[in-house]
Parts: sequence; C-alpha cells; structure tokens
Amino acid sequence: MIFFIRLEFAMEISKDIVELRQKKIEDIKQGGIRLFPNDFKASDTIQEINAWAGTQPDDAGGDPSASDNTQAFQTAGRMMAINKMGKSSFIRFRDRTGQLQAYIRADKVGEEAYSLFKKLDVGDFIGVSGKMFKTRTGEWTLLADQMTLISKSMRPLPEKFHGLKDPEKRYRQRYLDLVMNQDVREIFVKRTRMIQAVRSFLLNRDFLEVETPMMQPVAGGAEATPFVTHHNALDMNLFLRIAPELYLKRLLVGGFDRVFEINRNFRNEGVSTRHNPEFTMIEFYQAYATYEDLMVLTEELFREVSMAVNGSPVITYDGEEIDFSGKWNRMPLLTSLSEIGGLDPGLFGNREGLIEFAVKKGVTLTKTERIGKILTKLFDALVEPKLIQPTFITGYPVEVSPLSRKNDENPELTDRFELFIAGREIANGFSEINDPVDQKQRFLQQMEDREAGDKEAHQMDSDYIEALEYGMPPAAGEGIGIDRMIMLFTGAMSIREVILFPLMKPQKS
RNA sequence: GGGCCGUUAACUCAGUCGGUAGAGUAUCUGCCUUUUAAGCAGAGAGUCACUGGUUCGAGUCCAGUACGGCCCA
Repeated sequence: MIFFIRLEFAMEISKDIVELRQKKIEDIKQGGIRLFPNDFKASDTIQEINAWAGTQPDDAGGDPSASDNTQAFQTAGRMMAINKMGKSSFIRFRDRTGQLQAYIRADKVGEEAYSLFKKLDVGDFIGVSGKMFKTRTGEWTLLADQMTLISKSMRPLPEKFHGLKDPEKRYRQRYLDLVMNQDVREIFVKRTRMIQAVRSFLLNRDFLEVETPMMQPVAGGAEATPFVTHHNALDMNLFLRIAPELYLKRLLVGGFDRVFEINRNFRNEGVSTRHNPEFTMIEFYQAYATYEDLMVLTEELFREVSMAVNGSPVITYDGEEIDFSGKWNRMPLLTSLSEIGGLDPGLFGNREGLIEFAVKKGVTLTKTERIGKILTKLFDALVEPKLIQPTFITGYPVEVSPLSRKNDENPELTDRFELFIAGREIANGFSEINDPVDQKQRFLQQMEDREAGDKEAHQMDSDYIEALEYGMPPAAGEGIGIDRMIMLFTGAMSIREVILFPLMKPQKS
C-alpha cells in the first residue's frame, strides 16, 4: 500500500510544466474563476501611473495606509516576475507603455483572491487596482486592493535573467523574443517610426501614396528572378513583383506627377545577412525632376529621418561614424573604379583587358558578359565595400540600366546614381526614359542578353511601352531598400534583426 | 552552391583522456506581510538534433542527414 502511494506521487510530480499548468487551470476553473474574461478595463496605462509618481514630492508615499493619497489607479499587464513571501507578494508586470511593481497582500485583497494569486504564474495577464506607495527602498509600487486574472499562460516564458538568445528560436517565435528582449522590441518600434518619417517627408512634398499590383503578368522594373504563382479561376500564371517601378510610371502617364509606394518586393534568391526573399522598398517618382534633384532630395530625406529617430544627423554603424549632414560625395562610376578600385582608365573600353584584370582580382565572370556588366561587377567587388560615408556613384553604363535615360553628352552612360553607405547599396535612382522608342530598344537588347544566358535580364513589357506612347512627362525615380536603411539606423548586422518574421525553413516534426 | 561553427532539462549554459548526465533560472512541496535575479529547507525533470558506424563501452571519435549562425560566391 505504501509502495502504491509513493508511486502515484512520483508520477504526479514527474509531469512536465505544461501538464502541471493544465491541471492548475482546471483547479482554478473548479473554483468558479473565469480564466479568460474580456471585460476588464485598464483605465490607466503604466506610463501614466509612473508619470503621476514622478510628480509626487520626495517625502510622499511612505505609508501605504496614509489617507492623504487619494489617487486610485486601475491597470493591466503581463506578470514578468513574482516574489512570494507568504501572505504578501511583490510582482512586476508590464503593458505596452512600461513596467510597474505591485504589492499584493492577503489582508488587502482578501484570502480568496490571495489564494487564487498563489496559483498564478509569470506570464499570466492580470488586472490590478489600488493606490501608489513607496517601498522601503524608495520604489513607487501599486498596493493592490483588487487583483483579477485576465488571461492564463500555459507555457513558461524563457528564463528571466538570460532571456531568449538562440537566434533560431528568436526568429521562429518572435513573440517570445519581443516579450523577453526589450532591445528587440525597440528595433521594431523604431522601424515603424522610420517608415512613418519617410512617409511624412514625401507627403509633405505633395507626393501621393499609392498601391500597385503585387501579382503581375510580367515581372519588371528590376533584374531578378521572380516567384511564380497561379490564378485558378483565370487559369493563368502570375509573378510576385520584383519591383513596382513600371506601374508607378504608368501613373506618371496618368497624371499623378508625384507618387510613391512603400511595400514588399519578392525576389527568388538565397537568404543571407543582407537578403530576405521578401523585403520592403520605397519607390518614388517625381515629374519634371532629374536624378540630380533626387540626390538632393535623398540627402534631405536621410537627414530628416535621422533627426526624427535619433535626434542627430550622425549614426554609428559597425564601428564607423556615418554623417548625413552637408552635401554627400558624388563620384562617377568610372572614376571610382580608377581611384578606389585601382583599375587603369586605359582599360575602360578594353573587354579582354578588363577580364584579365577581373581574374587577377578574383572576380568571377560569365563568358557572355559585356563591358558594362564587367565594370559593375568590378565595382561591386573592389569599390562598394570601401564606400563608408554616404556616396552617390553616377554614370552607369546603358547596358546595365535598361530603364534609365541616356546622358545627353555621352549616350554610353545613363543619368543614374546608386547610393552607398557603410559599404552597402542603399538606394538606386535615375532620370526616367520617356521616349517609347528608346525604351523598346532597351527591352529588345535585354531580351538578347536573356537569350545569351542572363536569366535576370529584363523581360519585354509591351503594355508598358504602349503606356509610354501616350506620353509621359520627364521624371526621375528612386528606390530605397527600407530594411537596409533600418539596419543602418538600428545598428543591426543582419536583415533578420529588422524583419519581424524572416523566412525560415520549416522544422521537421 | 562552398567553407567554418552550433544543436545537451522549459530557458541560459558546463560536460576534462571515450567509462552510469551537471549547474543556475524556471517548476513542485513546506516556511516566510517591504521584495529587487528575494531568502531558507527539500524534490522532480534528459530520445545529449536525427540516422548509421567504430568500440567491451559514445554527449564525447567517424560518416551522412536536418535545422540554424557567420563568412564567401
């Protein structure tokens, strides 16, 4: 008999935490307590309560029974720590605005409520009402005269001191990352603020925010491999967009002279610290402007965003101070190749010489690549990593710029820039082609490149050509990688740190 | 796609030369009405990512696979 009892006892306490909590939940339910009520009103935020405490005189709040303190509060949040001391306990709980300590006493909330409280766990949501007092150590604390269970947790939160560190778990269960790691929470709050700052910058300059198709019959506006999907009822394949560009320019034809869109693009490529298959871009287009106007606008944009989120035009990224104030460096691509990349200018038009140089520098090329492509590959390898301070590189070859306007003096080059900060490409902008004949020729050349093996070369978009044939005003447009911009302003070294739910392979069960 | 590294309790991590799996936190039981990573006493908790190999014996050595991290393309 004794053996039997001991065995049962052993089985009981060997259950895991989730099972134990389920049993606890049954107990609470049996006691007539509602586990998930939705009618508790948190009339005060924790921030408001802490702000009130900040206005109190230094000598106030010492005695919880003092009657001169008549301000009562009611608030709610998730319990993050519990210190039980017999018939009284301190808890820390948190809402969206901050954290607060509360003091629960059996003689204050009543024996019944206190015995319910003893069954609760870190991670549960509670509602508390009462008045504020100061503890012996001087911390303002809510003395509960009522305590309500609002939502019960069934799984334990990660450990309170070390938190959640495993990157895989942090990305897959971002909600836990956000609960446990306040710095992560701040990154995503900052992300939202930055996007708002970009949006109001453009709205203040009379740009119209629009939404254009994410599912497109022809995936254009960039050189990338698209995702393919299928529409059942229409029985047609569609591509997830790689860029909104060609639709935004159709809107220029339509008379929206200043438009922008902030949204996701999808590119069917690998993942890395700088690439997620879906990522956020802003593209904006301004009629009667040139790429030079947009460089100035971009400088203003970064300064304004930097001031809005950091209060300074200077940021630190990867140990480097980056200064957005003043006029940024501007340098033609070819100049950067000779001055920074160490390429002899005599080789600029010499394909064989360039290939020889590339091989010497360890840059891999395919056999069919033309001079413009080779030059930009050399740039990516030899110059880009060295551009730490904000730098506009201008004058890109026509053959790698199928949507950019040719330069009036040198038709081999385009009126285009790319912006580099901290050794990374952040933005790409150019004066737009509004000559439909030129645009069609560019598409035809791209089709030749595609046939020669460049799978990312642009596809023909006849519908877009037709739009241009109705007449488009001269314009300039730009795209900025929002995720990379946010990495800069938050100091994140991986794009996964600024995307709430980065793409992960499923785990096998 | 290639290279290097990681995967051990719910979380954070140890684990020596190959010899029966460890700590802190969390959990459970008891005590405790001003704590601060509360304290005191006790207890339970593991498919050592997975599959195979070597071995008398594998968390540890070898091979492969999965997932992840960093770097390169």
